[in-house]
Amino acid sequence: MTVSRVVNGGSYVSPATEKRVKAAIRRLGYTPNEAARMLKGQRARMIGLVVPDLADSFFATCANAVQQVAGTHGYMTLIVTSERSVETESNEIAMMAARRIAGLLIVPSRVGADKRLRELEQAEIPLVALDRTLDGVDAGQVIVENAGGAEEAVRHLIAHGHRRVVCIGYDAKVYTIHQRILGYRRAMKEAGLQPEMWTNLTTAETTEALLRRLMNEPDRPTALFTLNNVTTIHALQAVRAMQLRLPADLALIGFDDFELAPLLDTPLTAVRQPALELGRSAARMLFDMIRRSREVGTDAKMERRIVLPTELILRASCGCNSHSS
Amino acid sequence: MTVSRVVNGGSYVSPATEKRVKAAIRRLGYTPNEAARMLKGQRARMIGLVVPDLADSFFATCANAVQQVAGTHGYMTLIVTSERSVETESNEIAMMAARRIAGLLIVPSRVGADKRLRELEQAEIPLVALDRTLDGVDAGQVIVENAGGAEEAVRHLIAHGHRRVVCIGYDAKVYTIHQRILGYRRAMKEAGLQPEMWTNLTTAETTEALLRRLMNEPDRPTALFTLNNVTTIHALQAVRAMQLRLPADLALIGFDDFELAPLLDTPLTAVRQPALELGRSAARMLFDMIRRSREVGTDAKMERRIVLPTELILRASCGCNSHSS
DNA sequence: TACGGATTTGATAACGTTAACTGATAATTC
DNA sequence: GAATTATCAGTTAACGTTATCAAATCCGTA
Repeated sequence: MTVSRVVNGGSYVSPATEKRVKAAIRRLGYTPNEAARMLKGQRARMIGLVVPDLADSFFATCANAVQQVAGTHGYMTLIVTSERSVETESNEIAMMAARRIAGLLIVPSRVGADKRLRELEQAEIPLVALDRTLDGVDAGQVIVENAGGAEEAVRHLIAHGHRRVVCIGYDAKVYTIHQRILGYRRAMKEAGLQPEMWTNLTTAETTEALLRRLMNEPDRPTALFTLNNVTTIHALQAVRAMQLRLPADLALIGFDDFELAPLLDTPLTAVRQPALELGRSAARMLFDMIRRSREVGTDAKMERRIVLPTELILRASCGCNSHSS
Repeated sequence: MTVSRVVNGGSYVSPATEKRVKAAIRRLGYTPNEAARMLKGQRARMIGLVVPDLADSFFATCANAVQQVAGTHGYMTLIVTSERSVETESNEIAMMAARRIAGLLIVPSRVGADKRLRELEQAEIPLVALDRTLDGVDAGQVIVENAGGAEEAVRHLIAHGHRRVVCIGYDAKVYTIHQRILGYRRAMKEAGLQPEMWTNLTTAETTEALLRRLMNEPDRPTALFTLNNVTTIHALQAVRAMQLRLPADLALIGFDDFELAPLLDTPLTAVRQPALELGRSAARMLFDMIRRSREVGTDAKMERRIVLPTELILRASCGCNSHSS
């Protein structure tokens, strides 16, 4: 139909016809059926985004950024939460595959690629791993300097004179946590100190129990490094319950900054990740890959791995600026 | 094809053929093309969700809940942020309409229904307004007791002996804000006090400027009621910058609770909204409407308006429990 | 044995779009 | 003025699924 030409623009339509068609479109309230377009064109103008949890402000910010970029390309984003479950993640990928998404951004629940992801790869759907790495498939990668950021933070604590710096968190199997632990170990080793990690803390209760135990030991820790947002909050809750004073009784640096960190009882020193930039870069990379997979010719190599820097935000909880607390 | 029968179950297929078909499906890595299904069946197995901002934990929680409910129905959720812009919202609704969503959940940017929404209504796509009301279209409604929650909070401040209770926030044109102001006025009037509202505070700077001015007046306010999350945080930042003590210099209650509220300098008293329940109820209502629009017979009236209660969470910033701060 | 019904499989068409082609004119070039 | 090219409108077919219909097979019973 000539209508298609009018809607999609481009080729030879006389101004008169164009006007008539547009009038008809308005009169009838016509909306192109995306399903039919998709059926014809093989791929939907949608991309998928899998994150562990939308309630986590870090991922929410990423999602926002991804959506904005997708919007500028006329694409919609199918956002889905894996709830940190490998099975849920797998099912959701399958549902997205059925909807013939044009590309997938994923914060993988585990390092090894899911079977469904390999199916997507075979179907030549561009893949970008966001925040975490993904092995076993050919995927783009956008991550932050986890190890470096952690190392800088722990070095800072050591520079304040702390000798027993304990590192706590959850799930060392997750790529980001693993990397941060690496950074922690590097900093400790460099200073000739004994690393000490607890990475099985799922709840506020277990976190508090651990801290109570540690703080009752004779040579008790004087500084704490928390490996992720959730653990940081659990630690803060425990610290309040135990009526400890930050940083006098215990210095604290958390990995991942958040909006309210400056407003806490003691403002929190934290390693800030560029969440917005992360989402944006990943989305851009994905659309680059999508474009390339369409145009056959252009095979100039593109950057498939981006590592963004972190920033140590000094506030009071590490021992700096304690006057302004 | 017989394949369709196997995939969708139901009618007459011999066990032998079924086995053969399933084997072939596995062997070939076949996934039903949702686009074609949709083209045939008129509506996609997707619902839409429009929220103002995913970075706001309240909406993020709602989104999470909606997605879970959708998942149990085998539907995916097209989440989109309007960024509080009426125009963006309108475009996004159009894109969703093109994708032939089965239903739409929306936190409307303004009370009057958008033209696109009326188009959806004409296309008989079920609509549910979430958190805010929507006029001019036939839509379900799930909201919280905004007026009642605000009234309870302000009454509480008055009971603490405060006489000049100032109410600040942004955008009285938004339904929720409007309702909360109503509750504030009711409580003030009941106590024979003069209401005093400032609802043009978009940034942390303007908020601080206002507070500085007010606190320099001779009969300065002793209590503050903030109308939304963002303003609450701006107020907290201002309070810190001005080195005021909560609740001694200024008592504060905020509408909308958040995870870190108990961990603030002075733990924040807040009106908690049941975000999870809100999202869940709205999604359930939508799927109810979708089901009904398919089955022609069942026309038993269903509840199209749900109002959920709020809860005043007493912490230290209102003047209660100040010892535990 | 023949007949009605239950069970199973296959064929056909249609959903709305667009790529590729067919014509038909109008405009331009030599 | 003839040949070429640019511009415009319309036709046909195909994307993958499923509703509907048609055909084939099997079973039990009169």
